[in-house]
Amino acid sequence: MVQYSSTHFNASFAALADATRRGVLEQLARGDASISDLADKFAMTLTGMKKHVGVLELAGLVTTEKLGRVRTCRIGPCRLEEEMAWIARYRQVWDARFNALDDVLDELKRQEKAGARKQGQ
Amino acid sequence: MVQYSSTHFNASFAALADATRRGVLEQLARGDASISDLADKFAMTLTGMKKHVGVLELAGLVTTEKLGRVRTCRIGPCRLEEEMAWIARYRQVWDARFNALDDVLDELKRQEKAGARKQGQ
DNA sequence: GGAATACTGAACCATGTGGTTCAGTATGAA
DNA sequence: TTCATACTGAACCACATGGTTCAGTATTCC
Repeated sequence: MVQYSSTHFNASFAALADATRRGVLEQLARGDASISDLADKFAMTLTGMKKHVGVLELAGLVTTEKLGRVRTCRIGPCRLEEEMAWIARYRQVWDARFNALDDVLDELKRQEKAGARKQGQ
Repeated sequence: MVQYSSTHFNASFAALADATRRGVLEQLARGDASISDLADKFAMTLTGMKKHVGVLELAGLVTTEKLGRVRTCRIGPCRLEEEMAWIARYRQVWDARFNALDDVLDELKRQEKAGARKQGQ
């Protein structure tokens, strides 16, 4: 099994586990923005928004650059491919398990029917 | 834009943001297990594991059923399709934005080359 | 019935999170 | 030079999280 750095997963999933941060990502996907822009858009103090951006930056989902007084935020290098892959693999096993369960239930039903036939004779 | 229940996203991403819980999911995808089984496998107290299972259960990723003394955990109804969809959509916009950036850079390069030719004359 | 097993719940602890305020510093504009 | 803007950092707050221990309760086994 491929072993990803678990802390990387922790950071990116934790970053996504907050509605404000998902909103910031969606916003930045539409275009760069300063901390002030974002703080304004999400009705929050500058300091509060800076913390969110910090979390996103640590997760690699956002990069920032300061020019003059303003720090511009843009979407970062992390494209969540490993996270997608993890979920996809999980879903695959999920499906396999539930198809197997279906087979078991079908088999039970078949046996039940056979039993009923025998009983009816 | 489709509006998912934000709390649902919060719960499932937060559930995935912990290595132990991802491990439990992988374990349960391979087969049902009791709380004791899991606590043992992940070297943790029963109480600690019960809390993790509780988080996964709230997120819909696990269901449990108590028969006699033992509570059996199995993978639950949440297949993370909306989470996958969110990430997929984000990646799409990400790609679009970076392709656009590439175009801009290409255009700049072309202009630069043209400028150099002019300068060379 | 008595002992072992499997869980449950309350309480506690250290640390993290999501926010704030307040007091800076650095930069840009007039 | 002075003032407004944009950020930064420290300190604080309430609450959540990831774990523990300890004291139950309910079941199962002998």
